[in-house]
Amino acid sequence: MDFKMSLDDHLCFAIYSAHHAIVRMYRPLLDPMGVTYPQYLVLLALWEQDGRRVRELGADLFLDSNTLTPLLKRMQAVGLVARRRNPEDERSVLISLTEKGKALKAQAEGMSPCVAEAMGDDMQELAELRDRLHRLRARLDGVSQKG
Amino acid sequence: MDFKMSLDDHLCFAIYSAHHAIVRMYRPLLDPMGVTYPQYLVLLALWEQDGRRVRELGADLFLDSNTLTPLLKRMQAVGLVARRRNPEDERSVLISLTEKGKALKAQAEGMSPCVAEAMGDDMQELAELRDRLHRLRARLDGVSQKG
DNA sequence: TGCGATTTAATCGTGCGCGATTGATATGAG
DNA sequence: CTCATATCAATCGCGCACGATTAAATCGCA
Repeated sequence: MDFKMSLDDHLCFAIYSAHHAIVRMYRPLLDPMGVTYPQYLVLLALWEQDGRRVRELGADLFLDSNTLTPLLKRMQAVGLVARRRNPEDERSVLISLTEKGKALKAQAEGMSPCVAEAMGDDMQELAELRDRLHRLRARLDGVSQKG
Repeated sequence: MDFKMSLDDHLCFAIYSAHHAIVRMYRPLLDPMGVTYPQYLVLLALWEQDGRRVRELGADLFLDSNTLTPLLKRMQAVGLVARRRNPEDERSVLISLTEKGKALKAQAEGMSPCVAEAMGDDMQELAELRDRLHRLRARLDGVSQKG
């Protein structure tokens, strides 16, 4: 029955448009911090665990070095992270937060009321949505590996 | 308590990563058709209603002319759509499907088994996820949305 | 040990998204 | 009719994503 399906009927478009709505919602909150939305996600990963290799960061974020290397260089240029070769394996590069990068965490936590206000206060609903999305992503990742 | 939240705990990251997983899943299906994922969404909108102004297309897709104009020009360059000034209002541009663009619809419908295979066969679950995402997007946009 | 295979980050080109701006056309108040 | 305002597409610059490739370091195995 696909020939009768409208744009809004497609799950792929629901995800697409929700993603962009999220990015638009975060922009005015992140602009004063001087970071973009993908950079904010990198910070979330680093606040959780600092001093990781690019490869490990990429595994968490589902991104490759072709995306992360330029992004991390921009974050380095504004003093949020440091990049140095791993002395124990010169192939890899270790990414660590600067003091400025660490300090942004407190400021980012100040966004929470705004984010909650925008997304709604039904935590049960939001957590369920999150879990359903993670399950879908996991399924899609599993399929694409098999080809 | 946000200071203990990991990347995976964030709904925004669940949407972000699911979005990219969807794009990656569609890529090998769309490549043979010669269209990108955003171009496929434009085609979905045009298959539903042809001969629209850029502004109207953008309203459906939540995109502005700064994104759509170059994208539509690329689609025109490969013969998928036609672009012409609206004779009744020279400010606007009408976008219409070419025969080639219309013909792709049948080919796109052939993707359905692959998409269903990738996303799973629980249509109830997928429809519910879609609706939850539309509700979230509508809330984030601050706009009342149809059901 | 030697040397090909593997791992890792970086580089390059293309196509989105989008804030900001521009220019052309239409509209509306006076 | 005039001129300010509004609307619409187009343009520009920047930052992602990512396929493809490159270069360097490490590993594995005969």
